[in-house]
Amino acid sequence: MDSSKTTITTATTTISAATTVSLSDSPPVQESPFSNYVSRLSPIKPVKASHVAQGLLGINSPPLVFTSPRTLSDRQTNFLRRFQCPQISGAEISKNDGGSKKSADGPEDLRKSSTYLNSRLIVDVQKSNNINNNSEQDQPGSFSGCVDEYLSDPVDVDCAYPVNLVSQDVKRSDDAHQSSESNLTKSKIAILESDGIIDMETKGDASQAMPEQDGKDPKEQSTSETKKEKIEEEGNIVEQPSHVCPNFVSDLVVDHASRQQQCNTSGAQAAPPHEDYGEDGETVLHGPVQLITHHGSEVSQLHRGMSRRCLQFEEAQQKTPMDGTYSLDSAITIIGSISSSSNTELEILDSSQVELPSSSSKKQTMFVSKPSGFGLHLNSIVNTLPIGCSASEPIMSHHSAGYKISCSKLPNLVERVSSTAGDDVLQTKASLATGSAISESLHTKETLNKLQPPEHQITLHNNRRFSSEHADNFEEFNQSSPKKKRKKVSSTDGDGCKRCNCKKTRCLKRYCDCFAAGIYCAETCACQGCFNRPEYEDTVLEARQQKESHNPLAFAPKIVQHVTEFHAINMEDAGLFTPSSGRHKTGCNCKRSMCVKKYCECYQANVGCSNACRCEGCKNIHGRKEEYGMTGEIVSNRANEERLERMADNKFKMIANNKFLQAELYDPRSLTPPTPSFEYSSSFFLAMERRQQNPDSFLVGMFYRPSLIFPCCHLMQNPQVLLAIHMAMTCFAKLVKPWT
DNA sequence: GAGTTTGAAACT
DNA sequence: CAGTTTCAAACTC
Repeated sequence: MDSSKTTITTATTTISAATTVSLSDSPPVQESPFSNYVSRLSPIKPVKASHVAQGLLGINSPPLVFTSPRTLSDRQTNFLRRFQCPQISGAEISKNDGGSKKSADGPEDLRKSSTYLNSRLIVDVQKSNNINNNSEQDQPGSFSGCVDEYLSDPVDVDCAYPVNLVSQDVKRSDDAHQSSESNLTKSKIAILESDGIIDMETKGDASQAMPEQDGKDPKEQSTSETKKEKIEEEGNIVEQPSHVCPNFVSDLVVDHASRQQQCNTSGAQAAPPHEDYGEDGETVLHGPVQLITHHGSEVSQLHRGMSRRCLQFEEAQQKTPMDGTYSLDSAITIIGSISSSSNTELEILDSSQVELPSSSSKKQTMFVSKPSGFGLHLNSIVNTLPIGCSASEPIMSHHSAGYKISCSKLPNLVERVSSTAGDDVLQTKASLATGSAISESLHTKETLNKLQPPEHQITLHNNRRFSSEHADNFEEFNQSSPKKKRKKVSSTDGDGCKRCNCKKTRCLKRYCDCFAAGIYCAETCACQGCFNRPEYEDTVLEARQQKESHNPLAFAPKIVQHVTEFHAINMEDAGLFTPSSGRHKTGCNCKRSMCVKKYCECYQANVGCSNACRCEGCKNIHGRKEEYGMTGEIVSNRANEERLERMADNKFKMIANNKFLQAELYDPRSLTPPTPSFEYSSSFFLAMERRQQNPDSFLVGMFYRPSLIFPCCHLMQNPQVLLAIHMAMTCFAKLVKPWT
């Protein structure tokens, strides 16, 4: 007897040393008469008693068990984030000298924090070490204090100055989303680099051309032309047209655009890719972006027949209060090249996602972009696709300022902005899907172009000259015989590009869709006396500035993605981001069309009406005005319910895993025999015990998962019933107390 | 293709 | 800010 007692005591002491000393002083639970009684009732073996010491603490400290699910989620996210760190290639790190240097200056507390979390979440010491190392690599930059940096995303790296931007991105290790983005970005860059796509050495030349452009007279085309040719001579660039139809721009483009805008806003570190443009308005992007995106096949061929002139509003933007904005062209260029240069890069990017250790949907989340307030101009929405097609098309958008989208096929140009601080959810499968679509579209365009006569097969190399000459001819033609020119039946031509039909405004007012969309009028436009042409660039810029002086948001996107938390979670998971989830920023004012015709801007953009609308008799099929608020409320309630359910599930799983109940059962402070009449099972007994320990947590447990506590009473789902039972049990415990 | 309707943009 | 006018797209015939 003594020997066994000693053995038990030793075992208890040993385990307690590893966990807690709280039980070491306690008498062996096996010695308790009540324990013996319980052992006959419950299959739970007392030998685990010592093992539940931690759980015991949890019992007495309910908050440890019912901690905020967000905290858990964050930790898990952090774990996932760290886990994917190895995707960062060594080459990338080595190249990121600046970032590495900054790493030493990185916030030490962040590293410590992440290390702590990792060590807690990862049992494997080796893994933990790796992750910690990665986490250090993950934070090579120093915190600059610029808020905008938090908004940049992987795209920044691609589009502008990878080194700096990576450094910026990786600073945000405490932000799971953005860290994931940066990881992906780095992975992406690493892939690109390893594939020989990026010539890091060359980017210096390209980037140097950019600051020189600042403040330059737009007319000084020769300089930019020389620069462009210089870069081309280096053999890395195939000239890229700026006028990629928005048809081929995906959500990914949106991200690029927004990130570009954000990184540009962030300051000197993120010098924007620069654009030159020829006399015909053709935009030439300087910088690493071009080097990245023009890898592979001749992008120029991909855009034959798609030529459409775009405006260069960058300088205009610099003069306006809307600082820090610049063109979307680079983003378009990226996408165009990614998708056009053999799809390889896109596939690589896709595969990089697959490597992420999370689920499919989560993988997509890693590409989630920061809702950042970018979007599209409604006037750039050209509904040329059939409704049925457009409804299913991925969302696309471009940034408000400095944008240059020339034509559009997708009507679903949606700006996504965060309605809450937590709306860190965006592009998901649609992005990649659209990327593929872009690829296909570009190849289709290429094919079509090859079918055209040679004189129309405009390579980008000679596109500028052609466009300039053609513009002159067109101008003569346009002014000499405007009636002939007018061939308008539809506002869009065959390829989906927008064309206007202005007669009086000279295409210098926002009545003109081309002008409003920030593009030059095309030869296919039927406008008369058009000034919205590259040769009248100053006039165009002046007109634009005038509009913006009256209304800085005159050229801002009109459609915003109203992302509620529910949408962010559920719609992302389901890949259900649709244009209908967006809303018109200022709303429509329809009186007679009932928002079911394209007179209505909401309907035209395939978005529902909202409270911002002043429409009458709204019957918008994408969402009626009256339904807007109600739907949001319902959705919010449902989201809350589901969240609570998930939280309860997680907590009870924790309880089960930690032997929470066993600990409670063998807590010597709660040795309470059950009343035979209530002795449904050991679970009931446990429930009684828990009630004794913490009535509140008991009630909460009943509320969330009564079946766990009352396995024989699965029907007790009514909180009122549960509350009544709880009260009855409380009274019972006070009055009867058969065990005291 | 001409004319009408419509609502945003521009103007006062 | 509100009312009016202008404008061009959308629509109808």
